[in-house]
Amino acid sequence: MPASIGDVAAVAKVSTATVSRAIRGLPRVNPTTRARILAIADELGYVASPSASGLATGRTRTIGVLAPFVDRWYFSRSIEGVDKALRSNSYNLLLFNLGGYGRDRERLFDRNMVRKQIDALVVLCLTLTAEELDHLHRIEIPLVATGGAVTGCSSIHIDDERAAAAAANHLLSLGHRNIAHLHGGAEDEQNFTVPRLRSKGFANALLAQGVTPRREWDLAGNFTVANGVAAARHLFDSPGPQPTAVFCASDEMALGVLFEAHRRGIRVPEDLSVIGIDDHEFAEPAGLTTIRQDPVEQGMLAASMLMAELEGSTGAVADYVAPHQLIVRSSTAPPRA
Amino acid sequence: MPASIGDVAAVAKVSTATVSRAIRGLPRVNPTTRARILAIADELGYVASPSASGLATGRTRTIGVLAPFVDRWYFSRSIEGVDKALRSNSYNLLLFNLGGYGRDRERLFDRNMVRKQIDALVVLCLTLTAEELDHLHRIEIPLVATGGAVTGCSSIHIDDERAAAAAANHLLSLGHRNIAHLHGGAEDEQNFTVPRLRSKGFANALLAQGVTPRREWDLAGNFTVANGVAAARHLFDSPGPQPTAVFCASDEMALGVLFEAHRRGIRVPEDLSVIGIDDHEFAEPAGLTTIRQDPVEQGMLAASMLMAELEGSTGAVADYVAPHQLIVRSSTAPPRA
DNA sequence: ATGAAAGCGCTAACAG
DNA sequence: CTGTTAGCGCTTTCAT
Repeated sequence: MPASIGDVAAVAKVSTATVSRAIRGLPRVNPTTRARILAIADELGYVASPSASGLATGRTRTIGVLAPFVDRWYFSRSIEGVDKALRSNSYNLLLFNLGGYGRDRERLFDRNMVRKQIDALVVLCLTLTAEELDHLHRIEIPLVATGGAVTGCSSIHIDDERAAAAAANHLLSLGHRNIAHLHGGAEDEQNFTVPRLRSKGFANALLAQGVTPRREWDLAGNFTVANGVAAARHLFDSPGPQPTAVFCASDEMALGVLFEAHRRGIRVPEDLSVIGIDDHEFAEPAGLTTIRQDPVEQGMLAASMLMAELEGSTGAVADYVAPHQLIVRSSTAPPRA
Repeated sequence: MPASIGDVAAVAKVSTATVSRAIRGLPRVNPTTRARILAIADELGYVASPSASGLATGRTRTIGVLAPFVDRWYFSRSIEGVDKALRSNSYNLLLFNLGGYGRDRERLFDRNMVRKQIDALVVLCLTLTAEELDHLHRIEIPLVATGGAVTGCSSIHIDDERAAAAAANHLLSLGHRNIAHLHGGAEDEQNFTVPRLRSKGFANALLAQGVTPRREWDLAGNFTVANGVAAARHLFDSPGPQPTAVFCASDEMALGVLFEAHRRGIRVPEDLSVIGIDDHEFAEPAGLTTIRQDPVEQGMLAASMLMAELEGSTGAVADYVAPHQLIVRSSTAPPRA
C-alpha cells in the first residue's frame, strides 16, 4: 500500500532511476524534473524502503550502540549524546543492551548483531574479548569505544588516572591525610579498565604526598548508589579510627555515602568530606564536590567520528582524551582541627 | 565477503529455498539435510541479511521505542524493560529519542521513522497529536503506549489518580493537614496526561477529608531533581505558615526537596514529611517514602504484547493497569504535635 | 522433501 | 539529463 519508487516514477512519467537520483539529491537531473518528482513523492507520501536501499547499497544508515546497561547515568547520557548527533544527520540508532556484563554476549556477537544491520558501532564502557574484537573487525565496520580504553580500537574517554588524582589532590590540599577509597568491584574491573585507572590515580596521588592508603579504608562498590550505601555502612561500622574524607570512584557511590552519613548524623563536610567523579545529575542538588565529565559530549563526538568515517573521511575515527574538571561544592572542606 | 545464502546452498548442494527453510526451522525439509545445512551455515558464519529478508518478507524484526527523553529514570527503566523482552526473542530495538517534547517530531513522523523500518512501536509517556496518531495508524503497525494513556491506542500505566490519592492518604492518615503539592509544570501537562491525573488524585483525596489544598503551596516542577530543589527553595523562602508535609508527583522532585531541606537544616520527617511517586533507584538509599511502580515490568509487557500481536495473536495488544504500592520509609511521620 | 523462478523496492553502471 | 538493465540476498509459490 505504501507508495513505492515505481509509483512515483509512473506518475511523474520518468524512470525509477531518475526518481532515485532526484530524491537523493544526486546531480545529473534537471531541476524542473526534480521539483516535479519531489512534489509527487511528497503528495504520495513516498519514503524509500530502508530494507530495499539497504540491500542495494549495503548501507543501513543505522549506527549501533552496545552497552552493558542503559539505565545508569553514564550510559543513558552517552546514548543521549550519540542520538543527538545521529538525529541531526538522519541516522538511526539501534540499541544493543547487554543487560549487565557477561550476559548473552556470545549470542549477540555471533548472530543477530552487526550483520548488514548497522554501518558502525559505538561501544560503551566495555572491555571486549580478543575474540569479540576480532569478530567486530572481521565485519569491517567503523568502531569506536567511549568511556574507557579498549585495546584494538579507537576510544574517547577522560584521563581516568589524572581525574582520580585531581580528586585526591583536592582532598590532600584541604589537609586530609586519612582518606578512604570507594572503588569499583571485581566485576567492573574485569570488564572495564576504568576502575583500575582511577584506583591507581588515587593511590599514586596519596603516595606522592607521602600518604599511605590504608588497607581497611579500601572499599569495593560497583558504581551504584546502593553499593555506596553498603560500603559506607561497612566503613562507619568498623571499629578503629575513621577517615576524615572519602574518595568515591563515581558520584553514584558518593551519593550513597552522603545518604548514609546523613542517616547517621555524620555531618558533611564538617565530620567527613566526600568527593566523587562524574558530575551526575544529582551531584549539584546534593552539593557534591566532584570531577566533572560530560558523556553527552563524548557520545556526540563518537557518533560524529563514525559518520564522518562513513562519509568517506578516512581516519576520522581516532582516539580522544575528553576533558575533566574539578567542581567544588559543599561536600568537601578541611578536616576538623 | 560475508557468506550469503547462495554460498551455503552451493556447499550443501541444495537450493537456496531449502537452505532458507532449514535455517528458519520450517517444516518440509529432511532432518538429515537440515542438520547438514545448519552445520555448513555455522561453519561459514552465515547469517541472513536483515535487509534482504526484510525486503522479501516485509518484516524487520525490529521494534521502535519513541521517547521524549532517554536519560530520565522512567524512560531508561522502560527501555530496559522493552529491551529485556525483545532480547530474549531476537528482536531489535530501534530508539527514537525526541530529545525533549515538541522538538523535531514532525520530521520524525513524516519521514525517517516507521516506514518499513520497524514492525511495531512503543510510545513512552507521550501524548500524540491526532495527526501523529493518524500517521501511525495509517502505517498500520501495532502500537502501544506506556506510562500514560494515549487516546486512540492501547496503553499500559498505573492508575495515576489512585496512586496520587494513596500518597495523599498516607500523609492524611499520619495526621497531616497542611500539605504542599509539587506537580508537573505546564510543558509536561501539555504533552502528557499523567501530571493532571496525579494532581487530581491528590486534590480529591484532600477534599474527601475536608482539607482544602492551599493555593500558595501548589508548586510547579518538571519532574526533575533540579526543579524539586527550586520548588523547595521557593516554598521554604515564602513568608507565612509552612506545610508539615509535601507530596511530590515524582521521586526525582521529592529527592530535590530532601536535598534542599537537608541544606537548610529542616529535619525530615520531624519537621517535614516528604512523599514521592515512582520508587526511583535513589528512593531507598535516601529513605524516601513513595508509591512504587515498575517501568521495567511495564516495558516488558508492552514489548511482549507487540511481539505476540506480530506473531499472529490478534488482540494481544490491550490496555493494562499496572500495579502501584505504597512503600513507607523514613521520610514520613506524623506532624509534630 | 526439494528445486526453479519470480519477485520485494531500490541502486548502479552503462548507454544514449 | 534520462532510461535500460542488472542485480543486492532472501522468501515464496508452484512444480516435481
